[in-house]
Amino acid sequence: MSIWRYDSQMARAPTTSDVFNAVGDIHRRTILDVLLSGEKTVSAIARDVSLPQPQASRHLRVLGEVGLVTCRADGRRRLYRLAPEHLRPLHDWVAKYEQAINVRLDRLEDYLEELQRQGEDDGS
Amino acid sequence: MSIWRYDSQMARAPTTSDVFNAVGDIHRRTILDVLLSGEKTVSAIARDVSLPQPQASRHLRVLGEVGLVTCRADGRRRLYRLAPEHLRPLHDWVAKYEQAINVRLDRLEDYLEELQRQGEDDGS
DNA sequence: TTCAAATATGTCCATATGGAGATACGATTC
DNA sequence: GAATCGTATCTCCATATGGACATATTTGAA
Repeated sequence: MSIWRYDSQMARAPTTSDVFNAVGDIHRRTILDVLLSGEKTVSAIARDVSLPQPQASRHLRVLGEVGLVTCRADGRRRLYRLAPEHLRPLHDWVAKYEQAINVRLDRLEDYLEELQRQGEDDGS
Repeated sequence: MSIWRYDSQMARAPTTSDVFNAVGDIHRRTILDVLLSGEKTVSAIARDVSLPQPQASRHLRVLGEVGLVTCRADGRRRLYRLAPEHLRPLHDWVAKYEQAINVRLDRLEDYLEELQRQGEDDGS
């Protein structure tokens, strides 16, 4: 599966192990959302997501470790940029359920149609 | 945002708070995958994902709390079924990045085309 | 009624987590 | 070189987590 050891006593997979864990945190998701509008400075990000700078940095590190952001140095600033391609595992996983969702919606439509038909048939 | 209290000392949002956290665990994802083929018994699920029954039950409870599965009693068995509609928040969130992904891919194509053109121009 | 099957729940434990805040570090400006 | 800005890192802490396993609970069967 991946590199890190899986001791049977390990409480859970480290956050940095995959994209799923990385986006499990609301703040990290918000950071990604903020980066949708383009490259941003750590302090800008911290401000935008209302987080103290050290925490923003830490979350950015986690995001970087799973490849969701890249970092570029500009003088003493670091510019972080979205790397959305790495959301693909998440995208692909969810995609498997698209059909299931649609089937379900189809069934709902069938059900509603049937209800309507019944209503027409016996006028109760 | 939601109901549960957010004490500043709270380590993180409870797993049961949203779908993102719920699917952060590999076993829960596997359980959902297994349920893609239809309604299943707890013991069947436990067997399919190679998990002791109590753990399977606990993960199923988490999945149930965020609405991703529903449960139906049949004698002493419980039949769990996928409720994929509740993946929608996840789906929608990822969808926001589709465009970003595509833009990025477009740029890559542009870049590759440009490389090719340059290669044709100066035959180095 | 007693037993067994299917499932849920509770406890214990090692560990990962995120928040807070102090501080180290590298680059810039004076 | 010294002060300063922008970031990263480190420590401390409360808490959530998942694994393991014992046990309670519910229900069907003998």
